[in-house]
Formats: sequence, structure tokens, C-alpha cells
Amino acid sequence: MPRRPADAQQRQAAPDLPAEPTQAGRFEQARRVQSMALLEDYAELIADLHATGGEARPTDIARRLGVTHATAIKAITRLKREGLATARPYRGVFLTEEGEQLAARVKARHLLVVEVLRAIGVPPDAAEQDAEGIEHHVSDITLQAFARFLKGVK
Amino acid sequence: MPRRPADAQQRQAAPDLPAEPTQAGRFEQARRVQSMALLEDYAELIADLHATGGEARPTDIARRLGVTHATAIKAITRLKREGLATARPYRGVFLTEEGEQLAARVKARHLLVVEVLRAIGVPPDAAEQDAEGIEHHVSDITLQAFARFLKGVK
DNA sequence: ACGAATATGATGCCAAGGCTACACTTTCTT
DNA sequence: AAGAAAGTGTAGCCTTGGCATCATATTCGT
Ligand SMILES: [Mn+2]
Ligand SMILES: [Mn+2]
Ligand SMILES: [Mn+2]
Ligand SMILES: [Mn+2]
Repeated sequence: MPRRPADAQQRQAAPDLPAEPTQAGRFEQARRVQSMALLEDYAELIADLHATGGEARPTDIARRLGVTHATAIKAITRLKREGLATARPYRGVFLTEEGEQLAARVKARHLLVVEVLRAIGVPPDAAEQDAEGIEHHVSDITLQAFARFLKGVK
Repeated sequence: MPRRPADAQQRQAAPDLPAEPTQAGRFEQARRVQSMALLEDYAELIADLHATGGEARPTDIARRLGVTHATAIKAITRLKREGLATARPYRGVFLTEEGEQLAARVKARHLLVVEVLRAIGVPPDAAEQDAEGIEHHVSDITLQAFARFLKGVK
């Protein structure tokens, strides 16, 4: 029989995706979210480069992200694999329709997160810095609450 | 000469740690922060297990985190390597003084983040869920702003 | 006391995301 | 029209953090 007596808590954890309110479920969801973070930042950045300069070259992307171009190219490979981007060799990276939609959502979320931090009293630099990581963990529900909060403050 | 004309922006990026207000600097800092996230969650959890049950066994830790025990043991190895924990084979994991301090800071930050989300109007479940990822990206400066904000609301 | 059940630890595998180094392509300048 | 400079792509290496599997250690029930 078992090895430790008073706590045989053997939950089964169905093949869920939604979130599950247990502690393990929260950590699992946090890991899922984290695995999207890099894709989100790339999509947002590529859209931004297209919106401003017109092109999204691996070297531009790499410089803006603070990584080497080799690293950027590998990430771009993943973006392509996930159906978020295409690339013409030596001619830059382009977002698919799905990639564009992701970028738009991510950009709006990023801005909203910064706004909320500022509204709470976080100094501008810290707000910009922390938002870069925080944004990825803000769920739709939370985002809606943020929007309501800002309406009230404004 | 170069290949693209109007944007030869070749900053050097000294061996900084502080943060650097450039976009690349923000991404770099976000990556540094992320590399601490797992250690923080383990430290917080081990402290919690000690506070309640008395022991922090690899299997307990694994179950609470939603990973296999093999994964937990590997992470514990890293905690030991970083001087945050010790372990007596088959007898559980223990935080060092430094580990205890980290755990205490992380726990306080976690609670404060949840409180702020709640105060903003985020539903309890979403607040708990999102805080698990957000917490790691909340800097000291931001945390202070959170504390001030809560004082004002209360 | 002993066997079964469970926990623990070690290994090996994998993908993600960093890096450096090197080869190749494109573009710019002369 | 070259040649130089910069960008691009590929390959190989590393660490982190997942997993499954297997062997070993501990504990519990009888
Ligand atoms: Mn980001
Ligand atoms: Mn962003
Ligand atoms: Mn956490
Ligand atoms: Mn936490």
C-alpha cells in the first residue's frame, strides 16, 4: 500500500484544456500560455515592422528583439510551421491572415496592459518593461475587466 | 557598404544588467525574468508544503505543479545548484536561507498581484489563474505602485 | 517479518530557444 | 563590372524543462 497516510488526493485530471481551478491546473495553463508568448511577440513585431518600414527582415526582427539573426530565423521557422507566417527567401517575412489577427489582438492587449499599469500608478518605464512579460498572461476575462476599469478611471 | 539604406542603427548594448529602455532591452529583461519563474514557483511551493504538511517530497511537489516526479526532481537539482535548496535522499527537500527569503518575497508578491487584480474587477478564478504567470514579471517598482494603489482603494 | 504498494532517483528522449561559425546571396560603391 | 559590405541561411552546440521507463528504496498491511 501507499507510503504516506493522511492525504491520498488522487485526482485524475481529464484531458482538459479550459483551465481547471486546481493548483496544478493553474500551473499547466500558465505553461500553455508561456509557450505562446514568443509567437505573440514575433507576430506583434512583424506587423509593426510592416506597418512602419514596410519590410520585416530577419535582421530587423533580431535587432528589435535583442537576439541573433540565427535565433530569429529559427523562430520564424516555427511561425511558419504554426501557420502564422510565410517567408520568401532573402525577401522578408509575411504574416498570414491568422498571423495578422494574432498580431492585432496582441497589440491591443499590450497597449491595454500598459494603460492599466499606468492608471494604477506604475512609472512609465516600469510599465513598459513589465508589460512585455505580463501581457502574455492576461486572459480575455481579465482583459475585459481591465477595459472596464479604464472606463471608470477615465 | 550596407545593404539597406535609411536605417543603419548600430547600437552596441554594453554588458548591462539594469534593464535598458530600448525595445531590445525590454525583451532581454523579460527573458531574464522568465528564467527565474520556475525557481520562484518551486520555492514558493516548497515553503508552502513545509508550512502546512511539514514535508516537501518530490511527488507532492510534482502533483501540485502538474508535472511528473521526474520533472520535479530535475528542477530540484537546479534549485540545489543555485543554492536555493538542499535535499536528503528519500527524505524530502529543504530551502536554504536564501531559498526561504525568495519564497517569502514570491509569496507576498503573489498575494499582492491577486489582490490588485481583484481590486480592478477581475473575477476570482481568472485572478488566481492569471496571477500565476503575471507575478513573475512584476518588478519591485511596480509592486510598490500596486501596494500604494491598494491602500488607496481600501 | 515479509510482500505489495508506493515513492524516489537515474537515464534517455524530445522540443524550444538561445548561441557561434561558416557559406552563400544580395546590394551598394566605385 | 567588380569587389566590398551587409544580410541570409544552415549547421552544430548548449541549457531548460517537459516526458516515459526502469531500477531501487521505503513504508504499510497483514
Ligand atoms: Mn511580450
Ligand atoms: Mn508586446
Ligand atoms: Mn507563478
Ligand atoms: Mn505563485
